[in-house]
Amino acid sequence: MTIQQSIIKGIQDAFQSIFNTEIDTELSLAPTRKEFEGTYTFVVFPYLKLSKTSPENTAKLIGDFLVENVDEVADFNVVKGFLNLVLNQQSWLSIFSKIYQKPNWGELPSNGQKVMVEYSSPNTNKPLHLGHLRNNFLGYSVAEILKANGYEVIKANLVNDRGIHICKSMVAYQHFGNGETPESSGLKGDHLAGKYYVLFDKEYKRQIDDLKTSGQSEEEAKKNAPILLEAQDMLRKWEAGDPEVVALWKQMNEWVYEGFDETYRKMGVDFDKFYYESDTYLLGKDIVEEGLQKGVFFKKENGSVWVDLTDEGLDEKLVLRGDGTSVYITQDMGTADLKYKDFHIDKSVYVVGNEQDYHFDVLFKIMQKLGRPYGPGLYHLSYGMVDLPSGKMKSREGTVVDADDLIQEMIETAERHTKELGKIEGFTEEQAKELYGILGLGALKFFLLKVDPKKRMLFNPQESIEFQGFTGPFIQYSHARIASILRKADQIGVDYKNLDFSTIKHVEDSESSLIFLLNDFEKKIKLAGDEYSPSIISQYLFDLAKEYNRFYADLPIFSEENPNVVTFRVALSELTAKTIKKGMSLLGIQVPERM
RNA sequence: GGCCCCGUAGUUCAAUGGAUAGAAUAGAAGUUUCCUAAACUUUAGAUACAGGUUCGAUUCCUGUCGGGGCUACCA
Repeated sequence: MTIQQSIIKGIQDAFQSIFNTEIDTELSLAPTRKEFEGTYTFVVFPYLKLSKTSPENTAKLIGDFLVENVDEVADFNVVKGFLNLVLNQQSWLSIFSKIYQKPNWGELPSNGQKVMVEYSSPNTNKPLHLGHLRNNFLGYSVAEILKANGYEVIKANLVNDRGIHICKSMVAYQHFGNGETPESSGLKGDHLAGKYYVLFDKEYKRQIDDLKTSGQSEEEAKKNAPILLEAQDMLRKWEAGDPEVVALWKQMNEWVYEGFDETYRKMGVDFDKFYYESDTYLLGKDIVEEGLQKGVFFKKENGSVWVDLTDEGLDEKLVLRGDGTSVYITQDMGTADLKYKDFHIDKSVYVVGNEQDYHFDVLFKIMQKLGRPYGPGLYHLSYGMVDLPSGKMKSREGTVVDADDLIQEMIETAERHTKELGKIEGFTEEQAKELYGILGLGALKFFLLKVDPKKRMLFNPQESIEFQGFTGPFIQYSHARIASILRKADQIGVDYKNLDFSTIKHVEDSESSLIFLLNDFEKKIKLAGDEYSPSIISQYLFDLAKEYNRFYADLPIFSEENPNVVTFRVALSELTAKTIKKGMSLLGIQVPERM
């Protein structure tokens, strides 16, 4: 039984014995606010009807009972209706000994469930940008968090490798490419494809202007521009399997994949399973048939098939065109089934921007109506857009922040910063390089993961490269500090792994605060998993690092006279380092031993 | 027009319906004979507006104002 549980039981007993009533609702304890004495706070207001006395008196009676009957409670104070409970010294040590010796710290036991996390899902016509970074970091982190929560996780990437937008790059390449390759141009493959996507748009706009001067309306011009017609024609040829078009498509996609691989490697994300839309885009038609038979879908006069979701507060939604061709949601239905067929997953998480909220709402409701076993486990991890101080990012207007550029810039900033601080004494060239990578990427990832995923966020380039305050490097620094302590402890032979807790007689405030936080770690992992929110981990790690730095400034470690206290403080440091390292790994961030 | 999300210190972010709304940055003032000052300490500063529900509202409800998104037989 944890201390919280025994206190809660004590409160239930108190109501029983003092007020002669049962409490049937779930009791909960809040952490006591910093400015009051105590660790846990019980709010009595909701229970006044049971106690039939004033809030102060209720709290006092319960407090007296707890001090009397619950070993862990040493003292209490009452502020209005808030009962603040003070734990005794021994409790802190028993909490710490329990978590210090716990195997698999930060790993909850298996729950026997399988979950797929689909993320990244890029288009193969242009390189990755800042928005993709948020997606990739989120997806990777949520996958790691779910693993720590005891799920078996499959990371999936559904590559959008076909469609009119891909044909646009291809058409432009045919016109202007002159046989250029990544080798000949020195461009990364994805950047090469992106270059032609931009060229297409330029040419398209030029043609629209031409057509307008020759008398067409804007609308007509947009439809009739020859280069657009070419792209549409190319899509038809691709679908018909035209060898020349397919060869070009394969060639360009090959280049793009090489580019993406490099970027993924730099980002530190990976996948267990790739799906390609070129394989899945025809899926789902049989589900349309099934839906018609089950009466979930209905046919209109022109042959188009719809689902009526008005009873769910949504509209009627098209699932198959009149000419029998698919729409986006048709293949999404098919892909959902495919994922289940491949892995028999219990849950399926889609990491996709919030502009597709409506789409996924519809998709999930359809799969539920069709009675899919995995229906209730479908979840759209809908994240907000990343804004720049200059406003929204738009590829066509050149206001995107390129992922490769940004990563490079972060690493260079880390290098500059580290050198300025003169912190690379004793590092080899290679070690220094590794450190810059860890710091630069850590700063970037933490910046994008510290905010609640659901919320729109602002990316301020100035602030993202800050290494102070609520940042990745701050936490990394705290880890490096502890690592240094542990090196010294090993050197002088402090046997902290076999700490005898009975030798410790007193726990300082900054020690108990630290123990309190450490004890929260697995609860936070659980919460982050339930909420699909890495930001809960980020906030927690920041608090922990902050608390450790306070402890570090407050109390001496090695110059402490009592050797048992030295051992205790080193052990406390070790568990903090372990927690930071594990926690950061859930965010996909590495921590250095020295910095 | 309809539907969905969001409005918190100068700025970027927190706060299962709970106490005097927390941090970080930027501002002001300090801390290095001592384990890494990328640190620590002190200080000033905010819930868009108007109602309602509640012992208690940043949180729930209604309205107003402001920002964003979705609303294609596109993907």
